[in-house]
Amino acid sequence: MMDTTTLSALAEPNRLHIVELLREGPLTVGVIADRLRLRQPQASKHLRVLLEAGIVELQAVANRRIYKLRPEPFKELDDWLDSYRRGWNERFDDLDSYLSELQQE
Amino acid sequence: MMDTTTLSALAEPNRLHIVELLREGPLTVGVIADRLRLRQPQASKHLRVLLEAGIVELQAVANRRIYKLRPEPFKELDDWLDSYRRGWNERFDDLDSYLSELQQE
DNA sequence: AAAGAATATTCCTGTCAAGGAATACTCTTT
DNA sequence: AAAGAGTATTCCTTGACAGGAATATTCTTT
Repeated sequence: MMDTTTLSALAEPNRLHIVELLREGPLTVGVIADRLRLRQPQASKHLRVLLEAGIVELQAVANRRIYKLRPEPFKELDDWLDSYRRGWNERFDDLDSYLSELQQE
Repeated sequence: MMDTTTLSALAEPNRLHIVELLREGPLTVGVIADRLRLRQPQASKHLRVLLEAGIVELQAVANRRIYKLRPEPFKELDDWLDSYRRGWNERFDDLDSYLSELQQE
């Protein structure tokens, strides 16, 4: 089953923004905060959540922390979606057959 | 950008369970509640959230409400992931070049 | 019409997560 | 050594959300 920590980490708008920003490459906390108009502490906090969810990893360079995306959680999401790709073409609903089942009670 | 209502709807474990259950076909509220060992009211509440997020749709048959998955949100998720598929093969990190940028300040 | 089944809604309570403000920590520069 | 830049952490307050219990609503059966 899909891991809900990944989902809830991404469900927060600011964190989703961070992820979208990092899609273009690794960035420093300060830069992230600037670009998204966040105060630095909030940026750090959100990054911490993303870090603990494994969505992001960090590399320390002197004073700065450079954050970048990790591919794994996205692959997981992708794999999870796989079990739905089948269904969404042939329609999820096999409604008619379910209605028949109901009749038989 | 990805819609966070989809993500937060799926981020709740019981709701994710419901979605996984519905993957196999449409189901009645009572059945969902039974299978997931939820009390009926909580099942209804979670289904309401999924409904408002457009993850699920419902068809009334007499007394019962049959819920089934809608493909759209999953497609959206899939499309969104697309912008990451590129990156996660070539590595997200173009770390070296970013480090060079930092030098130039 | 009354009783019962299936589902939705309301009210209450407790928990948790997010933002603000202040501060601590670490590394660099002078 | 002192000052400053970059980042993390803590404390506080507030709002959102999930579960429990009770009740309302709608349809069916007798």
